[in-house]
Amino acid sequence: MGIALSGLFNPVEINIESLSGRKIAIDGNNALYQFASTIRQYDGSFLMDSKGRVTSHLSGLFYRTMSLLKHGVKPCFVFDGKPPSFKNATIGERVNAREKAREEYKLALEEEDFERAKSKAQQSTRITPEMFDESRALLDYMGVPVINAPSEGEAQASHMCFKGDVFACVSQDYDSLLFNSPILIRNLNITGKRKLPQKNIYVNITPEKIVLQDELNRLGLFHDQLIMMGILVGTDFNPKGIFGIGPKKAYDLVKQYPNFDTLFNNVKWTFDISPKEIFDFFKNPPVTNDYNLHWKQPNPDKIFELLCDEHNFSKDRVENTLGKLSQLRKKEGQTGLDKFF
DNA sequence: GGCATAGTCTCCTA
DNA sequence: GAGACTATGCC
Repeated sequence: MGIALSGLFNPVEINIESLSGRKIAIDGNNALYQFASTIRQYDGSFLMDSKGRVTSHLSGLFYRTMSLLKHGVKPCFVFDGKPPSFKNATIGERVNAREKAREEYKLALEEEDFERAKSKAQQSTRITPEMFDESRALLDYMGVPVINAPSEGEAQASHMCFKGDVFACVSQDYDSLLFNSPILIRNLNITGKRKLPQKNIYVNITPEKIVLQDELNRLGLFHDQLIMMGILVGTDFNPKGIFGIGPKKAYDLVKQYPNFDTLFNNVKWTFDISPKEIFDFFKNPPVTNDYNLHWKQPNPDKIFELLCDEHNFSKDRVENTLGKLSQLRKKEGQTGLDKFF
């Protein structure tokens, strides 16, 4: 998933408070995948309702989104539409990798190796259409805009950020920088502490911001060269990239051959799709201007219905979370400045 | 005691 | 992943 350019950028640490009042576009597929793979029990099994339906993603989505709202952040969620046909190979590979992980998960469970079981279960995570639908519904009940992208969600979010309709794109992947998003925010979590697997070490994960133009200036690159680098190291459309080329070699190559044709005449291209086709997709992906960024008050009745009645969430906990937000908004309303809406 | 912070447990089922 | 909860340390 995504583009292996992690070492290339110099992220700037930020805190949630600095995002207060800002509109941000969250990569919905990325967020749901994170929640569904992370929120598990000790042996790797999901949280589930009385009918055995997965609820992990709803828990993560509800509590994090509510927390963002409490911090005055205005999130919208962008979901993937129909992937381009040339992504099929990648999608097929992912299906296979998940299947393999699922078999290894079962085996680890039989051997009662719960640590391994959990890790394999997380690798086998799949988001079903029902999980997507319920997530969209929950967001709608929370008064948060949902945007369904015509194609790649990151392309749509980047388009919205480029237009200035949102302050930043939020994702763990770097794709939006190739789609020309001016700002990418990673690690947008609320609680910082994270336990490293297998070890008794806690690390502090803080949100970070990558400003595209600052990075291009620092690296002395044009945006086209960044896309070329991405294609060299591998994108969702040519997974794993060219053998033997990582970020370092890719950087040297685009510096040596800033011209697209010259560059790709000098590397060993083994994919069915041409590099130009990938390049053109990042430059000009299908996006839409048909979206509404309008935030509403949460609808507690619908939220209780979905989370508590339908999926057995604790009513006390959900009520408490909703109550804290409405108290906060009441207080802000009393100051005479209702800046949220 | 009160308060803050660090680390642990639970969330989700009949 | 997030919030509730418990343990610990400091005044």
